[in-house]
Amino acid sequence: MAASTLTEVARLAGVSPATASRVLNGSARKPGKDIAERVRQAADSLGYIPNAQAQGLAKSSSGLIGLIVHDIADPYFAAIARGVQEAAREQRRMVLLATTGGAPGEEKEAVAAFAARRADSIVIAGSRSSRAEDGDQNAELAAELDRYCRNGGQVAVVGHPVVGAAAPEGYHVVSVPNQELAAKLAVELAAGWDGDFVIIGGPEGLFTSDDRIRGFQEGLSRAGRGPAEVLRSSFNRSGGYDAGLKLAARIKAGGTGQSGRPAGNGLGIFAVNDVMAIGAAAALRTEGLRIPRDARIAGFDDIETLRDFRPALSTVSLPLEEIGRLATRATAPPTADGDEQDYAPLPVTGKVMLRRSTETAD
Amino acid sequence: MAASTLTEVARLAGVSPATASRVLNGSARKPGKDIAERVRQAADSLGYIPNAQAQGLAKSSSGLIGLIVHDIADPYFAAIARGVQEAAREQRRMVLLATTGGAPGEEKEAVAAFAARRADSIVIAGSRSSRAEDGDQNAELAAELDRYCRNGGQVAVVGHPVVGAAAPEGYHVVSVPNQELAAKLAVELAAGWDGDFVIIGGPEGLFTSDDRIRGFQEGLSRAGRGPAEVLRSSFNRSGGYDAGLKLAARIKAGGTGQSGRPAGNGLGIFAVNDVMAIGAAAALRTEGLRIPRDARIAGFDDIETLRDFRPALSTVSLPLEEIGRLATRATAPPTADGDEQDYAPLPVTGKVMLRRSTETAD
DNA sequence: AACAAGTGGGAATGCGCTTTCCCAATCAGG
DNA sequence: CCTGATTGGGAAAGCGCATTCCCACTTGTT
Repeated sequence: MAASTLTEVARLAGVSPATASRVLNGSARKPGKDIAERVRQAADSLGYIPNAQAQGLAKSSSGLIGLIVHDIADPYFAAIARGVQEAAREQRRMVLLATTGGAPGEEKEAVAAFAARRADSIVIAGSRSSRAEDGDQNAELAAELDRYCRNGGQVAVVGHPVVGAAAPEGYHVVSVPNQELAAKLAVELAAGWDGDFVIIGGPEGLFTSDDRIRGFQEGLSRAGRGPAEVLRSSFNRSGGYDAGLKLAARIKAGGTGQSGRPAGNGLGIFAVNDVMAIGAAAALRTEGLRIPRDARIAGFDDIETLRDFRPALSTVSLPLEEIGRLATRATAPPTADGDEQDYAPLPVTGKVMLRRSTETAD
Repeated sequence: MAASTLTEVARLAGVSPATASRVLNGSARKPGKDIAERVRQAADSLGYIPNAQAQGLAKSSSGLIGLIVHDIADPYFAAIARGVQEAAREQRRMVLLATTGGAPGEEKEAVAAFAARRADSIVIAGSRSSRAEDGDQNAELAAELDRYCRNGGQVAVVGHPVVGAAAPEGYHVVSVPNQELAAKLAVELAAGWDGDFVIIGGPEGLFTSDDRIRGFQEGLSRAGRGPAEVLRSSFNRSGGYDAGLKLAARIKAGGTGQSGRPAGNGLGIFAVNDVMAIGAAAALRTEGLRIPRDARIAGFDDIETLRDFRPALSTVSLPLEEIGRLATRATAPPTADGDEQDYAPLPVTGKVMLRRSTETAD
């Protein structure tokens, strides 16, 4: 028994498929009350479920929205995904998920796959990279997105625009003030701690990471401090852990900081995201160091699952879920009532959260 | 410029659409080398992307796999989702995401939506509930799934079968030995602690929760202990927190001295999942109690993000990602080479992890 | 009472693709 | 050199639905 079709329903109700279509799937023309009723009965006596593929083919639009993330198990992306999902539901659309590990090549393929499925819009949540080695693939990604938009697709990118993407109609950016917020964090941290700072960053070229590093340095300078040393490492917990081990060794050596000043009273560590910060903290702890006594540490994102971590992690709170919602809404088809989609970047704000992990002991 | 079609490609290459289709989209019949080359060139000079909807319609199969979870931002589901995503990629399929908050009504709708999109298979990750008030909707869910399977769909359920679902062909269950593992945990905990146990459970009727509670009680009895009291609360962090507050009060009431050290020697707490356990721990801490000194606490799932929590949480490690993969693979179309899909439940094993949070002080 | 405008339903077309089915050309064997 | 078996390409029929016409019929107007 194959799923029943509109035609079968129509036949059962004794009407034409056209009429059945009109009553079952919102059309401008509303058939007469009695007929409508008959069709509806026939439909659910048959357990009719419209074939979305056929519908999509017929009206060329699928009710699908594609979401691209690096890793759905990363709480950062998971939070954004929740927002996207929520907004999608509001718009009665479904979300198609693609994970790419951050490789632009994979992202390009994901875009193509979404295009193939005629997704109405695409939300790209992962941070883009500007590394030279990714240049070609980035270009391909941009080209693919471009084509997608030209064919009427809507795209929203979280954070940075895709490198080299022209900005055709339908291309939206939800920009996150990573740099500003990192600067603010630096300023506030510098106010409470006069030792050296070290930054644990992601691989060079990752926009999110680079912005946060740049912002932090800027904040330091604003506070009259010299630039902090930057340790590069992978953009996840184990990256943070590795960097943490190195720093632990340094702290225990009690040597001199990069500035040449004694680093006897520990270090101020800024990890470009919470997950890395937690990794670093774990490493320090493993090495017998205590936070914030031996090292103050701050992260970025304010991941919910990590809020119960002790000592409570200083960080920058970002409305991740809201960001997902905003991105999704930005791609919504123009609402009927004389709307005004603003194609300008949408405003997102964050908040510096100073907590236990950066308190000065005394 | 609308996306280009197969017909356009065919025309450019000077062949029939049939031939173009055969070379571009894997068909049994392979056209001649030279012609194939011409078609392929035409295709990518036009930037041709096959319309998956049309393909789906024509061969009635969509390359889609539907995933149903309660909340994608919950690390438990996120981990499973990662496994599903991974397996889907292996099979060159895409995943459609639906979140339901655990309501059977929503789940039924999600199944219908997947069916409408002609998803080849559905993976249901959320725990089902058997509460009376959900009875009707559960029945509807079961009916919907039944119909879906009868129409050739494959479904895999993680944990428990859907209540009332017959087991038609195409219905798979990845069973998780929640009860056994909880029993084992209880036995091991009881070996190291001779005080009272309390269980923080989810709402009554939630299978996962109930199984774990039952198992834990069973383990206690196996260890010669009486059954533990069960505190019901919501199946998330805040549920754990609330329960934690109550228990904190109780522990403190049990105490006399100003030392803060409760008389008696505290409580052994088992929360039915890690997230709840963390919530409970946070509550205890808020109330000035210390773990494991004033209360030993254990969770379930071994959520990765929570592994850096201190004191390290005793728990039961579950191969969440693997579970997602297994479920997805169970729904894979029979492989060509004389396969033998076993429709029997797949084996999943877990492991009791005793860590700091349940260590006895001395 | 006669005609224009409006209503409500059906026939037919097409969305983009896959897949029989059919036919011409090639091939092997005698 | 002829015949039956193959091969390789094209024509055409859907897949399930939305939608544009078109037509029969009911209303509303001088």
